[in-house]
Amino acid sequence: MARAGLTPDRLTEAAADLADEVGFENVTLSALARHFGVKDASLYSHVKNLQDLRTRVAFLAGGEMIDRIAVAVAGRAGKDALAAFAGAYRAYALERPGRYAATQMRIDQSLVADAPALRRTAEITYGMLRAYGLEEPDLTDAVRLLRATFHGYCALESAGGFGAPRDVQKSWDRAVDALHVALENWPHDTP
Amino acid sequence: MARAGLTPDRLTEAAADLADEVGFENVTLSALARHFGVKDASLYSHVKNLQDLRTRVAFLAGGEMIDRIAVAVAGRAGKDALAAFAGAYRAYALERPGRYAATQMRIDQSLVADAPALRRTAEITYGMLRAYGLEEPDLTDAVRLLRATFHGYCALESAGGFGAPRDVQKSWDRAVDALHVALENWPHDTP
DNA sequence: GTGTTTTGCCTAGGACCTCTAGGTATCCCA
DNA sequence: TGGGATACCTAGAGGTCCTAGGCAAAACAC
Repeated sequence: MARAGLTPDRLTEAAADLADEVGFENVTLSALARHFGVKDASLYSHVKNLQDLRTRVAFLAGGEMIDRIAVAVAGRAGKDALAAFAGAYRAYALERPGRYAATQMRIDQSLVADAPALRRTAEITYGMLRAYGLEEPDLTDAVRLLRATFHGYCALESAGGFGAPRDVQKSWDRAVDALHVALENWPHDTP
Repeated sequence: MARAGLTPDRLTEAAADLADEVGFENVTLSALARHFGVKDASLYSHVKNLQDLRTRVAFLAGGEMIDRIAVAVAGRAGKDALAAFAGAYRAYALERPGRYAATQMRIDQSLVADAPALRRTAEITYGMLRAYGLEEPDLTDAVRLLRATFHGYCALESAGGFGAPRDVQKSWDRAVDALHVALENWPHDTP
C-alpha cells in the first residue's frame, strides 16, 4: 500500500479546511482519515489526539489571522489603524469561520506561554492603540474592550444573531466609529 | 419497574444544571439518562433529540437571564440602567456558564419567531437606550454594539482569555463607562 | 372492578466516534 | 543489502446518538 505522506502540518491544514466547511466542532479524526484515504487509527502517529489536532488548528489560525491584521494595520495610526484592524479581523472571521472558531477555544496555559502568534497579537494590538495615548491600566482595559467587541460581533454575526434587517457591515462600521470615540474620550478613574 | 417521572421540563432543567457543571457542549443524553437512572433511549419519548434538548435549555436560560436583567434595570435610566444591565448580564454569564453558553447557540429561525424571551430581551434593551436619544438605524447599531461587547467580554473571560494580571471586574466597569461615552457621543453618518 | 388505550421505560441493535495495542509493510541509510 | 525506524494496518473496547419494536404500568371507559 502506498503511503499517504501524512505529517502533522498536512493534517492540521486539512483539519482547518474541513473546519471551515463543516464547523470547527464537527471536525472529526474519522473524517480527516477518510479525506486522506487512511484508517483513523493511522492519524495517531502524527497527532496525539483530537484535542492536540484542535490546538494545532488554533495556532495555525491565530498565526494566519494576526498576519493578515498586521498587513492591514501596517503604516496606519489612530482611527485609520483601528478601522484596518477591525476590518481585517472581521474579514478573517467571516471568510474562515472554522479557523476563527478554533482561535476561540480554551488552550492549555502551558502551551500559551511561548506562542509567538499570541505575543505578536498583543504587540500589534497595543501598538495600534499607541496613538490614543493611554497608559496602564487603561491600555489593558482598552485592549480588552476591543477584543471583546470584535469577537462578540463576529460570534453573534456568524451565529445568525443579528435578526434586524439593518445591514451588518454598516452597523460594524458604526461600532468601530463608536469605539474610536470611546478611545479618544477614555473614561479615567474619576467617577 | 417504577417510573422515573420524566418530563421535557425536568429533563431541560437537569440538562441546564449539568451544562453549568461540565460545559454546555459536554451535555450528553447518556449522562442525562444516567442521572435519572434510566436508559438513554427512554429520553426520546420526551425530547426529540439532542438538538431539541439543547434548544430547550437555550430558551430556559434566555428567559432566566432576561428576567434577572429586567429586575436589575427596573427603575433606572441612562448610565445607571446601562451599568445595571451590564452587571446582571455578566453575573449570569459567570454564575451559570453552561446555561449562558446555551443562549449563544444557533437556533432554528422558525423557533425564534415567536419566542417571548427574545422579544422581551429586545424590548428591555431598546428601552434601556431610550435615555440616549438615538433613533433608527443608530439604535439598532448601538444595540448590536452592546450585545457584541457584553457577549464577547463574557465569552473571553470564561474561556480564560484575559491573561494580564489586571482585575477583570475593574476592566469591565471601565468598558461599561467607555460604552456610555460612546453612546452619549454617538457618531452619526458624517464621515 | 374489569377491559382498553395510552404512555413510559425497556431491550436490541446500527452507525459513528475516539483511542489503544500490536502487527506488517515500506522507506532510509549504513 | 540488511537493519532499523517509520507509516500505515487490523482488531477491538467503550462511548455517543438514534430507531424500532416490546412489555408493563398508569389512566381512562364502562
